[in-house]
This record gives sequence, structure tokens and C-alpha cells, in this order.
Amino acid sequence: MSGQKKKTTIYDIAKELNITVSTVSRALSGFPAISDTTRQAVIETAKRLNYSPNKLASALKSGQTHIIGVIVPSLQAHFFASIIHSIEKGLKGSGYRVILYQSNESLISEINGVKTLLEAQVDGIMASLSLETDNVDHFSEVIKQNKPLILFDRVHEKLDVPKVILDDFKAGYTATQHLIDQGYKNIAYLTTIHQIPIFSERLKGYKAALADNDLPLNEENIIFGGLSIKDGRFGVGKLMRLEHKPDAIIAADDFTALGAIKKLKEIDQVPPKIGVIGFANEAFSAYITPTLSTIDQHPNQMGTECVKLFLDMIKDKSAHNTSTVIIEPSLMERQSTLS
Amino acid sequence: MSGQKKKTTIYDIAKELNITVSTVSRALSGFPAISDTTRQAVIETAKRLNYSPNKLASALKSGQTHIIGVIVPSLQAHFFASIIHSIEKGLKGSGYRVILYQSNESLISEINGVKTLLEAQVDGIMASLSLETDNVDHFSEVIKQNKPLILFDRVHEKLDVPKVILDDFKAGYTATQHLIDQGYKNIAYLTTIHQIPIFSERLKGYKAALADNDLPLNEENIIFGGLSIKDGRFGVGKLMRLEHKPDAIIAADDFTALGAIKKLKEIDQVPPKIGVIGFANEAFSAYITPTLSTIDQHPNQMGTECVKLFLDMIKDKSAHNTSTVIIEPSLMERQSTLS
DNA sequence: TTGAAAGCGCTAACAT
DNA sequence: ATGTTAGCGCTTTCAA
Repeated sequence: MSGQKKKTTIYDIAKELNITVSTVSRALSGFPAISDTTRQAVIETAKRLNYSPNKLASALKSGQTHIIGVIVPSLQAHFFASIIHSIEKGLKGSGYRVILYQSNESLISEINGVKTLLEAQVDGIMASLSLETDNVDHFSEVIKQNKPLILFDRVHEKLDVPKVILDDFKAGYTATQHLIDQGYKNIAYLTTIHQIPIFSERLKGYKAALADNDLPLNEENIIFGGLSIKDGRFGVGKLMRLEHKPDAIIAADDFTALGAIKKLKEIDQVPPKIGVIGFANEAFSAYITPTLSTIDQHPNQMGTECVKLFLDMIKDKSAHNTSTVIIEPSLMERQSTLS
Repeated sequence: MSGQKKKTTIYDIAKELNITVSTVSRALSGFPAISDTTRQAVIETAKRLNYSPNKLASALKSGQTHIIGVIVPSLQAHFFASIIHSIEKGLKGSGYRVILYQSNESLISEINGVKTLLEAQVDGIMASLSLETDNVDHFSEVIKQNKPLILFDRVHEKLDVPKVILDDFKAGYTATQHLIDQGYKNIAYLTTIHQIPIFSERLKGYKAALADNDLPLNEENIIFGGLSIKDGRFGVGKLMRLEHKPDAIIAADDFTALGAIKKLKEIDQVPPKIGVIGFANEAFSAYITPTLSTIDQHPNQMGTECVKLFLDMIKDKSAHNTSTVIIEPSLMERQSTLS
């Protein structure tokens, strides 16, 4: 049974044509100093023998896999799925491929991801950190191996590498100013307990906007919890028990905002009666009722910039690139804040 | 400059301990006939020298990469993101990893994907076909190489391999029967022009349910177009121009259903006035207004079954496994059909 | 323009 | 329990 034919290698092609493997290798890889006849013969024979190159062998020898490892917290968030999409699109034609790793918002899993990708000999890594990531030592090996490392969206100051981020301060400021412009005066804020920059920057923007508009900052209005539909409901529950109830709510992501809206509808405070705005412009945000105002984070632009940075770094390995690309957030005005 | 230290290999460890690489290799891979002292020394030295195995070399030698290639049409659909998630979860602890490839619903891209994955020497492939895929010759090489190939959701009859699918006939039947039970009598159907089984099976289910309930089948009611929000709006537009307007609409996926709902709202026929039901239970379906009735396709169960099949096939390569796992669809009754 | 040969890092049969 | 050695399939230097 079985008798599984061995796969065709360049040796088979060489033997078939009475030439050596080096010639075959050159012909196949577009080496210039090869006669046209030889090249044609090789290509024709390769096709005839159904040859498929073993990239493993080639990578082992050349030290380049042409694979980029990308680590994201989760594919379930449309935002990250979009970034991946634009990274792949941007890489088209460059010869580089992506291999994905989901950390599932877990630090341990992220550490494992870096290890796995490094063992797979990726040529570089792009990563967006998990919510749990407070320490980034696991990335130092990437830098030590002199492989391009690029951080996007969820970054860490301790890592001196190129980054692509949103202007999160501005995002928070814009959301807050928008609510104020709509006439809301007592604005609450639902965010995560995790100390990661994008969220604390947004919060800073919120505080700055309040101050710039001479509105008091009420610490009770800031709820530190999780980010999810459930947490949104829970947060609203907490806020509604306050003596001085807020008239608008900023949620640190759209899922939390969605939960907030659902709860508000139940207690008959349907937005924009109480205003709600989120972050990320998730897939559902334009379709719920009321439609959800939010801050678009331009994932496609982020992906494109990551690719640009990566290709630059590959081209000039020596240049210690630590540029930070900052993407401008956009306000999406929808029904949930239109008072 | 640079002076980039070369990476530690098992040779470095061997030299350090005055033993040979084979001993090191054995110690590291858990080979039994190794003295405890040696093993300890090797492990300790490996850690000290910051050794990281080169899986490429190991894979080249052993012929096994322990990587599975997974091809999906798109990560933007929550359904596929969920399947990926459960595949990764199911693989945990098995030593296998996933590398992802998005076909973006393009046949050419899918062909390329198979080629790329094969060149990367994956140990097997799991795939869900693109809408354009009417010919599956590009998978024959996978079979020829005797590598496990598993199809899920979007399958093809010409491929005699294990499959994990939804009972799509039943899904279509259930959706239709549900509408009939709710009192709808003239049910339209928005689907894709692409001839792929899941959609034609659903349509068959629809026709069967009509017949079983002695309702006439009106061919005008079946619109063949694309699947997207835009197509949903467009489909409704077409239907509303019919002499005998339908009182309910089945859309072949939730995105199309969403488009239909948006259009219906604009023309003041808000569901459930005209009933709407979709397929896939996408992330937004429970949150739009009205909430969208749909058929849940149990992506997590699908992923789990794919993993089971794969591990079975790896265990027993000789057994020609062609079992088809059929997942039962579940009706999600929501507001859009509650008359 | 082509060939010969070394070697990327690892595994595993065969020896001892 | 450990050592020796021959590759896995490919690239690339050096030589012709």
C-alpha cells in the first residue's frame, strides 16, 4: 500500500537534465548568469515533475523565512481583524507572509506566542499587547536577535521600538468635547482597571476636556472595571445609584458602550436622553438602536503603517528606527449622542 | 558595529559540557535513556546560554512542522473568527499550531494559499471554500502528499475528504417553518448567485418547507445576488417592486439580513411587520433594532470537530477517513420575526 | 555559464 | 548511556 512517492526536489530536476543542483537552484531563483535555454529547460522540467520548493530548507540555509509573526489580543474584535487584513494586503507583492498568534488578552499566552514565533524563525514581529501585559521582557529576545519588532495600538513605553498608535489623548478629548458640545454636563467614564497606555491616555483626554470647559471632575463618575457588554451594564447600574446621576457616558470600547445602552434602555433612559459614546467603531456600532457614536481608530491605516515600518526596517537593518506613527482619531457622530 | 552574536545551537551546549550533540538532542527531547545528571546539566546549560530551538531545522529533518494551515474566506466574519478560535483552543496541548490564510472569497487567492501552505510544509490543511470556488483541483496536491485535508462549512462534493458541515437543508427548512409558524405566508429569499452547497441546500430546505405547508413557491420571490448589507437593501428594493409583495424575507446571511432591515425601516415596513431572518448569528445580530432572528451555526462546535478529525487522521494515516460530521442548526428567535 | 562542495541546525540509525 | 555519522533540501562560495 501507500508507496507514497517522494516529493520532487531540485536533485530530481538536476538528474533529469544532467546538470547540477546549483544550476537548478540558480535557474529557479532568477539568478542572472544562466543561459536562457537552461532556465527554460529547468522551469519546464520543474513543472513536469510537479516540483514544489521546500521553503523550510531554503529558510534554514538562507536564514530568512519571509514570515512575519503578528500577535493580537483577539480576532473577535473587528478592529484587530481589520488590522490583520490591511497588513496582509500591504504585504502583498513583498514576498512576506503573516503568521497569526492570538494572546486572548493573556500575558502568559503572549509570552508563549513570542517564544513560538521565534522558534519558527519569523523574520520579524508585529504585536499589540494583551490587557494583562505590564511587563515586556519577553520581547527583549526579539530585539537581541536584531529582528524588526513593531508595536501597534496597545504599546508599552519600556519597548524602544517603532510604534503605530492612535492619538489616544485626542480620542478621549474629542469624545468628551463632543458630549459637552451636545449639551451634556455631567459625563461619566467607564474604563478598564488595567494600566495600559491607550486607556489612561483616553482618560487624560477626558479630564483635560472637562477642565478646558470648566466642568468639575467628579471621581465617582469614573468606573474602573472590565470591558465587555456585561461590564457596560454593570457600570451603568453603578452610575445610576449615584446621588448626582450622570447625563452622559463614555465607554472605553464599543462593547462596553453597547452594554451601557442596553441597560439604559431597560431603565427607560434611552440614549441620547443619557448620551453614550464608545471607541473603535466596531462592526455593530452603526447598526444598533440608537446607532452608537464612537471614535474610529482607522485600523486599515494602522496596518498600512505597520507594513511600511517593517519594510523600511528590513531594508536598512542598521538604522535604529524608533519612530512613532500617530494616527488621528475620527469622531463618528451617531444617534446615541445627538441630543 | 553589529557584531550580532550568533544564536546558540545544540553544538554550543554540547561543547560547553563536553558531550555530543546527539546527547543534547536526546536530553532536550525527553528521550528516556539519558542519565538524570546529563539531562539536568543540558537543560541548565541550555537555559544559561539562552538556547532556543530552531524548529525549521527540526522540521526539515523530521519531516513534521507541527503546523496546520487553515484557509478561511475572511476573518471579518465573526463566524470564521469563532471557528479559528475554537480550533486553536482545541489544539492546545497537542503541540500543533495554526497558520492562517484568508482567501478573501477569491479562488485565485485560495489556490495561492494552498500552494503557500504546502511550500511551508504544513502537516495538514483545514479549509472553508471561497464563494468563487467551483473547481477544487488545487487541493489534489494535498491529498497526493497524503496530508490530512479537512473541509468545513463551505465544502465541495468532488473532494472525498472528511467534512464538518451544518445541516444546511434543515437550517433553511427551520428558518422557513419558523416564519410560517409566525403567520407569514408569502416568503421571499435573498441568496447568492454562487453555486455552493450550503446556499443551495438552504434554498432546498426553504422550498421543502413551503411545499410541506402547502404554500405556493413563487420564483419571483427568490433573488440571486450578492451577500452584503448593500445587497440586502437592493434585494428588498427589488421585492417591493413585485406585484404581490412578500410579507417575510429570508436572507442567506446576517449581513444581507441587516441590509434588508435597514431598507425596510426606511420604507416604513419595520420588521416584524415584514419578517426577516438571517443565517450565522453574527456579532451584531442580537443588538440591532429590531433584534435579528437567525440560525446559529455553532462555529465553536465546528472548530472542535475539525480538530478531532485532524488528530484522528494524524494518529492513523492509513485509515481513509471520509466521515462527515453534521452540526445541527439552532433557531434564534428574536424580534425581527415575532409577529 | 556551470560545477563541486560545504553547511544551515537538527534527528536518528547504528555503533560502542 | 553516549558517540559517530549521514542526511533533510536548499543556497552560495569558490573554482573552472
